[in-house]
Amino acid sequence: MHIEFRHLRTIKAIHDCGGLARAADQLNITQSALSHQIKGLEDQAGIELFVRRSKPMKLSAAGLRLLRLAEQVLPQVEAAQVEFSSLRDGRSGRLHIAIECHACFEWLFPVLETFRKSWPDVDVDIRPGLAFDAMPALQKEEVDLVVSSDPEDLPGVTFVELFDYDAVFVAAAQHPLAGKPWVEAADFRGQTLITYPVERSRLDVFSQLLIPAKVEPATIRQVELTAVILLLVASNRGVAVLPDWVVREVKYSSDYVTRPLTETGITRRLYAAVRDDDLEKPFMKELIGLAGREAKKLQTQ
Amino acid sequence: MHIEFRHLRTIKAIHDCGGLARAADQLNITQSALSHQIKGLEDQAGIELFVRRSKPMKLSAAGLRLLRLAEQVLPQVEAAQVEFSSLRDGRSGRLHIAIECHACFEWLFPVLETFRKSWPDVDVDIRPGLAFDAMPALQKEEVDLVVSSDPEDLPGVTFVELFDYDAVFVAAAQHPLAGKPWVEAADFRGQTLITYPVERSRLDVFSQLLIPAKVEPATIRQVELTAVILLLVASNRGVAVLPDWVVREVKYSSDYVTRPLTETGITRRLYAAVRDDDLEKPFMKELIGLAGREAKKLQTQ
DNA sequence: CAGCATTGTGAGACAAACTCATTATCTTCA
DNA sequence: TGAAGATAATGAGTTTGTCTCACAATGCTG
Repeated sequence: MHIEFRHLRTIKAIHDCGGLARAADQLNITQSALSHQIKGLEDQAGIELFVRRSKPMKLSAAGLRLLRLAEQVLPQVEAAQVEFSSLRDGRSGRLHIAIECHACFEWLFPVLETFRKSWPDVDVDIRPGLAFDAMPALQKEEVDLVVSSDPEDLPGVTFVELFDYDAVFVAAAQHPLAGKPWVEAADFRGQTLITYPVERSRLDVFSQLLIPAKVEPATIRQVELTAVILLLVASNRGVAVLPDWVVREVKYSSDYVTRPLTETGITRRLYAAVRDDDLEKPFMKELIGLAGREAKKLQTQ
Repeated sequence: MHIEFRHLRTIKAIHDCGGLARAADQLNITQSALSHQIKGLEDQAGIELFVRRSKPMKLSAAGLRLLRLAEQVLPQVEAAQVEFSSLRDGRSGRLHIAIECHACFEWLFPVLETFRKSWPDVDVDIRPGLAFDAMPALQKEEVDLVVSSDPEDLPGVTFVELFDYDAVFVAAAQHPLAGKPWVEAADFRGQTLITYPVERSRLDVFSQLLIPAKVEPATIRQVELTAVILLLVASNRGVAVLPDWVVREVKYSSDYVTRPLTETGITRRLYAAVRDDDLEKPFMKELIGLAGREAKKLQTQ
């Protein structure tokens, strides 16, 4: 029995209109077509769908079952189609974000909280990009936005500037280096450095300072959570380098001090890497705008 | 956007099999056909359903929505088809019964109680045939079985014998006629006769006895419920004529007496009128069998 | 970079569904 | 009851769309 949507619409129309001719009219089709259609269905199903003993023909038991199916299924299809149109014109969509930078949670989370209120139909997710290579994933549409501070020249991908931040040295108030107005690469010699558990090339301290200066700290301790890093630093178990938006939040505490890295400070820029075809989507624009504003709010707090 | 079941099956197959070629295989269709099919759908929908940047192609957001639709709708369709096959081979069906004879409730109800246990998928209903003409309704498939004691020769309709019954005179024990061994038409003169509220031609007392004898009772009181008729008779507010299966149930009570009508008794035969094409359906045969047995049980109680 | 696996494309075959014209059947109302 | 009007069925012929076949293009893997 080969049911098609056409059949369901036909059954429903005939039932609603009470007759072939009117139903045909409603469906913009000839009465003949409907007659053929039903006959075909009845033939291959081996059941009568209608009772023809009376003239405006009436649904039989089987016909009623088919009508029930139609009234169940057709609305579901329409609902899906509505969602498709909202996908098409960008009221809904998918926004899976990969963050290479571990500390980005801190500003991204409040951003997404705001975002999801204005765009309830957008499917939002964050995938902490610890292990995998984010840019290929972006190109393969496994994720839709990558937060990165290393723009590359990739076909089909645009890097949109989000905001600048400073990489800041953090130490316990009683730490010897707390006495210096700024901290240099050489100061890390003999220190215990606390970092996120990612490869060195993706940590600002190493890529921007220690690797160029060829300095190796005494110990490196890898810690997953930002809050724990700060806790350890406060207990003077090591020093750390974190983005400014993270340490602003805790700078009221007297347990820490923050110092610039080098006399001039190390400033970096964060980008949102987005596929070109997503760039114009309204929710994408909105998110990128929100990100810039939210981060600046955190930094000037 | 013109979705067809074919598309839903395709999406599901591609997702399940992980690839066009394997899906094509499962659907007994060429890979090319699937490719065309999807392209066609994407073109007219204006959305990409798949991400082709990687090789075994992957569902996009829109594709996932379509998959959800497929997984929602396809099982519903299959369920309907299962029901169709059970309608086709007579495991389920509709059995709406019209009873012209008012007292038939008494034996029909227990019959249906038994019946619905063996045929849970048959849609059973009783329509007390007070007002409408049952035989045309049977022909128009508004009902499927008519219980009647007046067989006619109608095209497409067969009258199956159910059982015989006697029309029995009932009166209060202290009623004068209770003294007679049997009751004749003339005895009704001057009596209050209690009947169901239907036209005379459909009441055995009239059609079989009083009309031929041209006897008119003093009063006729019409009462809907069998139990009430018996109550009134017991209180000596009138006399009645009822089928034997009704009075058997109460004959233990000393408040009533029952007497045959005429010396030889008036015996009638009940039939089930059924459309010829329903006659062979298993549940119909079963019901007719049950009816005969149940009625005899009541009569010999 | 070669070879395999996977997907896309174009032309033509074929089947299915529609339209048009007409007939058959039922309903209704005078 | 019988004719007019409404409703459904049928048959032939056209159109539409989907499939297959053969091959091109592209991505993946070692």
